[in-house]
Amino acid sequence: MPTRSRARSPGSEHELRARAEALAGGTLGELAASFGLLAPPDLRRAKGFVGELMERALGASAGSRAEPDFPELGVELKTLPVDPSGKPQESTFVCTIAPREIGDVEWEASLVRRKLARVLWVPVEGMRSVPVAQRRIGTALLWSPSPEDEAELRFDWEQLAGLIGRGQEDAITGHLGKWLQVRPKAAHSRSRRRSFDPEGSPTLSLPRGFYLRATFTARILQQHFALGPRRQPPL
DNA sequence: TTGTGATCATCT
DNA sequence: AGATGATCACAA
Repeated sequence: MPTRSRARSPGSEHELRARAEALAGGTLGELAASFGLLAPPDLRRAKGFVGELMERALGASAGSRAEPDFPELGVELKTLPVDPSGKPQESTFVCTIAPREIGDVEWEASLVRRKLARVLWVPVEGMRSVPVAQRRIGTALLWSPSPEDEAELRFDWEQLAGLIGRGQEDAITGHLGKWLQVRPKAAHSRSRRRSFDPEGSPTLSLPRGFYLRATFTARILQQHFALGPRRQPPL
């Protein structure tokens, strides 16, 4: 089995959903083996393993393009590491920030809004105590933000994009934003990219990206999988 | 080098 | 414990 094999891209949301459903209940080890891959013992040196494996399995386009994972469908794929109760353990990266452009864009045209317009969330067991190969894949959810979700995300985005657009990026910390936050997104803390200072002069700053807080994705899963007072974990 | 996929590991 | 800031691997 060639290690570069990959599922063909799905022709419809229905097909994408069916494929995701077929993966639910299986383990990452089984899925990796079906592509001739070996799951790493842990993710310390393979942080993108789960996401990239899922891309192969569902037929997402490869590579690092600034497009949705399924361009024809306009769907973004996100794996979600969850604890035994089905709660996301990590924030979700949305997109990198172009400090010199963000001030010229309205929410409606923002990359954050476009990326989150349609998302296939795939919960996967994320406990470090479980070897990667034994972690189970959960029930996926094809999601779009509700009007309320979008209004809240827009509020956060406008505050953060406003600061960046006014050259105050370095005043931003991960504390800002109820659901959406800005955090470093770089190879290391010495990374720098072109930006503007508060006077509008060119300067260099740490590359940052937008992230969804785990509380936001937790709410999404809860809203869609909660059938009663006892939640049914999507695993 | 930048953007994709994210999780790690330290600090509060 | 939970979240923030830091970091890892790979492709183009």
